[in-house]
Amino acid sequence: MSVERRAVDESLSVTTLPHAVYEAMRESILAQREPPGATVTEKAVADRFGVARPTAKAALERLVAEGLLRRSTHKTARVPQLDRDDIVDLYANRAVIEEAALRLLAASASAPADAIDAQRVIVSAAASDAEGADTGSLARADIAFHRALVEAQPSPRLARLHALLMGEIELCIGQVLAHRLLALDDVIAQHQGILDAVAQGDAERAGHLTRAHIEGARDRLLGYFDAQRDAPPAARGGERGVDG
Amino acid sequence: MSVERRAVDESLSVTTLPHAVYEAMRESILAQREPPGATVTEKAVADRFGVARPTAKAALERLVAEGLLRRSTHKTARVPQLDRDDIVDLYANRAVIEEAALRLLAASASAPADAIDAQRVIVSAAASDAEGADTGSLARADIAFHRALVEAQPSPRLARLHALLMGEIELCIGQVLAHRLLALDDVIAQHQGILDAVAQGDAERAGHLTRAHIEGARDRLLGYFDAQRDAPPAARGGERGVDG
DNA sequence: GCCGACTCTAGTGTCTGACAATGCTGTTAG
DNA sequence: CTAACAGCATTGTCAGACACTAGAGTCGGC
Repeated sequence: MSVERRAVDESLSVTTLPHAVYEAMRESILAQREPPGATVTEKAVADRFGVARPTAKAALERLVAEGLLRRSTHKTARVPQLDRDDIVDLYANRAVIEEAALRLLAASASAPADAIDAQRVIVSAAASDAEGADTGSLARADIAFHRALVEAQPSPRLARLHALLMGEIELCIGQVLAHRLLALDDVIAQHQGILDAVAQGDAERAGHLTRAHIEGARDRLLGYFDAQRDAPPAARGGERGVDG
Repeated sequence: MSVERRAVDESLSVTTLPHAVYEAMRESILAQREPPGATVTEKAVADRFGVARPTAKAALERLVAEGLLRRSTHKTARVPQLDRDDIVDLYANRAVIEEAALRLLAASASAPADAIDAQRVIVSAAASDAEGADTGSLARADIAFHRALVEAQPSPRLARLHALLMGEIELCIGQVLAHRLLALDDVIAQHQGILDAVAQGDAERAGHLTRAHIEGARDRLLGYFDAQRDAPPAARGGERGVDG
């Protein structure tokens, strides 16, 4: 009965149309192609992808459930504009979930291959830093690292809770444009520390390091958020408004 | 911007049809009117409530998202049969979330009125124990207590995560038929302890007591689950297979 | 000149009805 | 007794339609 349990719930069902629309819209929102505050009507989505409105509706509902869109009854969905409180809240929750996940993972005393791969990507990106490795893909690799860790941990429900948060977290990172802000060397060292703790089965340390890592990320994000508030949207042109 | 934030997301929108169907089905499942393992087709739901199939479909999708039903593409939804691992996993996650929530709540140093009310209900039920106060309503009051605490805490996202778990938790309680198993006096004392810690703003103690309380509940549930495994489903006929 | 009620449009909630594609089941042939 | 096959049940998706709600702009009254 538990043999047919699959952690992946959607990877294989690429065949379903609403899911494809959902993924495309999700990507679009996370990439800021839909600016914060923009309205997203069902009809617009339907026309854009050439699907029926119910199909678009289903996709939008999933996005709303995930927090990537907000709407109330009879009102048009909008891309949320996350404020400072949202960032704090998001990262507080993420810290709770991910700390718990890493403790569980450390109990198995083996670091997942996916996470190690993601870490490798970040490391090599840091090496060829000159070329820069577009900021977005770096942020993605970072997210992939964390996701891999959480999904390797034994509780499927915990992974689900984490996934629910990570959508908004990604959106949040995108909106603050903090990709470049990553202090790469620090991040790499912290990731490695977590991997080591996991490999050694030190749940306490893994949990602690994870929380510290997330809180650090939050603070960087907040710092950038506050700086951006002063420097009006003009700063959005130059990617390097703040140097590391 | 945060003025229009509403904790209640569905209480007022009773007007939407899929939501009504969703609630009715949810109730039906939690009350074991749909036995574990039973199939729930879209058409059956549509006919049962006299709505169109897409409406029923939307309701089922919400239930699936919440974990109260399971299905994969092109397969009929089924009421999940939670096993021992599910109980352990569910309560582990619940402990993580609720401990975090209670810590946050304690920071405000004020116990929410709803929780106090729920506690009062349980206390008065314990007083008139003879009549018994049907087991289900007692379990509901207990859930209401916890829900009230979590929803009073400032993070809306944490409340969402908690709500996501509580559906399955309720299902789980229902399936194990552990209502009567509640050691009422202990539960009341533990609840009161949590309320006191919150009122005193002692986050550490509130979190700790909450975790202990949940772990205790889990152990009671597991004990009953294991006992039930030996005593075959015959016990399901009589509601009082095991006396308090 | 300002405020309130009204209309009008856009957008969502919901339904009917239908067809295609897939999974499951019962049956039959080897 | 096993395996392939056919039929049925169920889901995925669509089109088109109507009712209802919310918001914006306009008009009349004060």
